[in-house]
Amino acid sequence: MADAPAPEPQNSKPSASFVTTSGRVTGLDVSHIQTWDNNTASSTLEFILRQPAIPDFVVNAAFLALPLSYPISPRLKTAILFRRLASDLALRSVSEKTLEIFELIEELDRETRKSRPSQAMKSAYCAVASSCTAAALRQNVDAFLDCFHRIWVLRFSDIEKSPAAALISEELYEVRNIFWEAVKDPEIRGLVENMDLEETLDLVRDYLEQVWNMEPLFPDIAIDEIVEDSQARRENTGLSGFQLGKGEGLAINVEEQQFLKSSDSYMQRVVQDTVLNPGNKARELLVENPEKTCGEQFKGNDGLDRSIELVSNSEIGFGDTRTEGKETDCDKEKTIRSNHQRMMQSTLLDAANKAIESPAKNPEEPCDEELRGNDGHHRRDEMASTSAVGAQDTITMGNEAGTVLEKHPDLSCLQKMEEIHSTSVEKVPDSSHHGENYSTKNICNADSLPRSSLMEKNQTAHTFEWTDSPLQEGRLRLHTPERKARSPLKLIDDDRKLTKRRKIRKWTLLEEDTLRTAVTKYGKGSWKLILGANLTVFEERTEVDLKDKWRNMTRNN
DNA sequence: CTAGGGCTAGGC
DNA sequence: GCCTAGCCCTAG
Repeated sequence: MADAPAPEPQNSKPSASFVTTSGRVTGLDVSHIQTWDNNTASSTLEFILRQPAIPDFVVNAAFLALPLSYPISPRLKTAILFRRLASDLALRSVSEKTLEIFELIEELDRETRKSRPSQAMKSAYCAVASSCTAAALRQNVDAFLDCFHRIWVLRFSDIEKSPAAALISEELYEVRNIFWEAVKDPEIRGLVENMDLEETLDLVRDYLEQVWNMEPLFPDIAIDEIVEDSQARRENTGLSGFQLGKGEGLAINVEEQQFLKSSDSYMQRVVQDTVLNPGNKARELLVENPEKTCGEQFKGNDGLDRSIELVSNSEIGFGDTRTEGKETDCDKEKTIRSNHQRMMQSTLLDAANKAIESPAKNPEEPCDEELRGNDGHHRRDEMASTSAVGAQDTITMGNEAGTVLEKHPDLSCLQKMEEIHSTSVEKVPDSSHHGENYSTKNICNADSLPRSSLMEKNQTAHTFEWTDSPLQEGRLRLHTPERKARSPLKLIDDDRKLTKRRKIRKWTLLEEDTLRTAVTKYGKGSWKLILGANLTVFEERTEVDLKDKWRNMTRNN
């Protein structure tokens, strides 16, 4: 372990030094910093966010240093997304989520500009897609083919038919053709394997900076203003500390508690869940209300900070950290400041220590649990035994995919890709010529409906699924998906399970009587109406069941 | 959504 | 093996 050169934030303020292990950044040491002000924290955090290969927990630790009422600008939100994106690329952890994150950025961009994608954005998008594919190629041929199929065949055709079609540039077409050549010719793979990652990151940075017009990543707000803000909040809500029943100066205590309670579990909720987990209500708040500050977003109708609820609901208790409330406001402000500094230093250093204790788990290594099905059978065996069959429907499974490609030139996916390839490079292929979504029936003869949204999961696009990582004890982590092996045959099997025949259930006398009465009332053929009018009686019956039953009843008569 | 043919489990 | 009720599939 050795101290790396101190980072150089843009404003050149004193900051921290990285702790490195074997050339990799594993933590951040802030112990040598004598005084912390908000600008120091901001510049350090911005610097961290700009690093492509910083472990997630270091970023989390940096967030710990900020009071929860600290304003989060749209640019910061984008930077958080960008950091995750860059992390995926730099750590060569290509996933579906990587591009989904970029789409979140795209949404933020549209929200702001309400116009067509900028050239910078198109370039960045193309670069990200290219880097993802190149990263997969460096991994192995299977991953490359899988990645190519998902990004350049499925996603590409989806984008073409989506409102985001303007995102597709000539450059994107050209790059796709290059990768397609690499699919066909192993020799070309070497040429695209080592695409310049830094250039990609630069393009993404350029795009982000253009979008936000170099709006400061962090509003220049001093800690004094935050304290004043908390006092103003107390006055505005009309709730004095006494009225809250906790003694004078509670608002300050609450503010302090918020900060002091900023621990692993809490930050996982606020940062990880709110920003990075799609579908989370809090994340929606962040995306839908870009102008609101973090504090506002967690504030309930009663004016109280909702983050308190989150803290009180968290699994880890922090009651001992609360001060007794006998100090003056002035003392408390000092306490906050000192706690702020102490927390900043201890948490960041702690993160560094934890990094050394627990090296990052290889995200590409599927664990045995994940490979085991519910029936206890080892899915790895199943994959091996079904790989040959699976190769007919997907280019991702089987042994050496290149060999498979050469031996099975009639693979439907590749045939379709040839068709796509044969279309004009300049002209976006017209989806109406194909009648169906490329990504579904036309590509792989799979039965699934076209996706209405790019964010929606494509059922046919995966032979590996990404799941949330289990939280590791004593360690901060941002959302990092893990691979879960899925054999193509298993997917088919799942479909069969979904359509498994229902267990036969005899009709009761009540059901028969109700049906008779209903047919008299609504007429034969109004099965939907009859079912809707007697949902309690016909529980678990379908309109078809009613029709069939009536057929039987009348057949006997 | 409905109608009608086909399939299947279960009883005899 | 046959019959039937219940369930499934799919054309229109």
